[in-house]
Amino acid sequence: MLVGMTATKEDGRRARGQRSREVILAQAVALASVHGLDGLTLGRLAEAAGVSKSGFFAHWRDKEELQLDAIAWAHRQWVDLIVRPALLEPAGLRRLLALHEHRIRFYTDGILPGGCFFFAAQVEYDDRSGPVREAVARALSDWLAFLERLVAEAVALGELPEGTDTAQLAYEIDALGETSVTHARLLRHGDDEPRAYAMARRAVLHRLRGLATDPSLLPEG
Amino acid sequence: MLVGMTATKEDGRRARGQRSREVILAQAVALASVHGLDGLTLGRLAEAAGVSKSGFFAHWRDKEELQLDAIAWAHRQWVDLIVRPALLEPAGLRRLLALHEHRIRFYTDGILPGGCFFFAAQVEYDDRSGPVREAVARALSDWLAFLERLVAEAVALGELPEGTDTAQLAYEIDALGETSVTHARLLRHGDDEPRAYAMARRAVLHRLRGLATDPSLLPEG
DNA sequence: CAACTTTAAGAACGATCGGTCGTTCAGATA
DNA sequence: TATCTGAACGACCGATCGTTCTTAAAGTTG
Repeated sequence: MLVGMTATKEDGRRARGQRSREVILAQAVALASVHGLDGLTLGRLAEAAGVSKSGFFAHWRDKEELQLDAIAWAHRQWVDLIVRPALLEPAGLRRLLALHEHRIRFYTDGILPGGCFFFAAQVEYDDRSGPVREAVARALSDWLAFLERLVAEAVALGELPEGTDTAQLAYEIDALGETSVTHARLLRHGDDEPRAYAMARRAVLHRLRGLATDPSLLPEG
Repeated sequence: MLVGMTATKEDGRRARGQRSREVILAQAVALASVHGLDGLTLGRLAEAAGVSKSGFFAHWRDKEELQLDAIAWAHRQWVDLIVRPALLEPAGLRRLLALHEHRIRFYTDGILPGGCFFFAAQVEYDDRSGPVREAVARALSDWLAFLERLVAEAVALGELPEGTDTAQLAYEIDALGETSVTHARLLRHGDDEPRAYAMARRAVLHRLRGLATDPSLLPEG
């Protein structure tokens, strides 16, 4: 066999395995966004993914390994649909606002049936211990650090005043976005778009306009 | 027997029942703040409360009835430790800030081992249906309505400008307080008081000072 | 082709889930 | 005193939990 040529030779077995692995993970993240990472059940997952409960163990040693992989999968989804699109905007306030908007969009579009995977996981694991908790904590920590970096960039560009407390502003933006999921879902009135999402959008927009050295960079509220 | 006199005649049986009912409910709320209302298990609850699993059914028909009672119990606790103390402050901005401060205090004091019962319940039940979900939704709705009323009072007193969006401000205050629990618990550094609580406090204080017609009503940040 | 590995299913495991059963015992009532 | 009631228990139920074992087919490799 010629080594080094067409390294991507088809492997029917492995390809099939990879495909069902992907299906299971996507379903796991969707189910976990509803029932939580712990409330996620292998029986339900197997049924939703169309595989047997035992066939699952061909891919993961145990439930915990699946949970860790689900976190990684959800993280990639978050980066793809929220972080990366925001990076298309010019650095500074506009990018910061775009990040927040893409996040809210992620919720209103109903990408995940439970709203937000990470939010559910954070609340579920904030008072436990073990590898899953550490992974969830790292995801939150990374997200906040990223938010803070965007804030710092806006300061460096002169769009926010020198001396702005970057961690504080990052916390506020995250808090105002995070809470909207639960409020929107618990307080629906009829079929109209829940008010919580609009309030989350306005809160951050007004906050940034209030701080901006040049508010005209941002749309009017 | 003299009818109408000392109607509260002691019944040792019922008194005993009432006492263990109280013990079980307190434990249920504590456990649910950690594991969630659904993750709450009758076995764990029985062990924590020092009763048998079956003896539990002398007081509640099923788990759902207990969950509903636990919500009512947690609501009373919330009113006692957060709402009522805040009402001791003069109406307006100071009362509004006091409410927020008492809430954060509730968290930092570690009243519940899981931080916040309602927060956990909201995230857990925002995408389900049934009586428990409705009770959780009503609790959130009442809380937001109360916050909004305090804001409206501040407006009526002239401490906030006419035309203030009361629902919007109520949402922001709640969001900034709510998120602190999870962040604090997931991002602890060593033994020092988590920074999330301080940020939640400062966020609301600065927000209110920024809006106030007379900022000197509030402490400096 | 033979030998081996990977994917997947079926059956079954012990543990635990929420819940029922019959019973016991203390205390109230007649 | 005799009877009744509410609290609490231990034993046990079917269902489901996460997990293991065995088996079989499909695909890869020597």
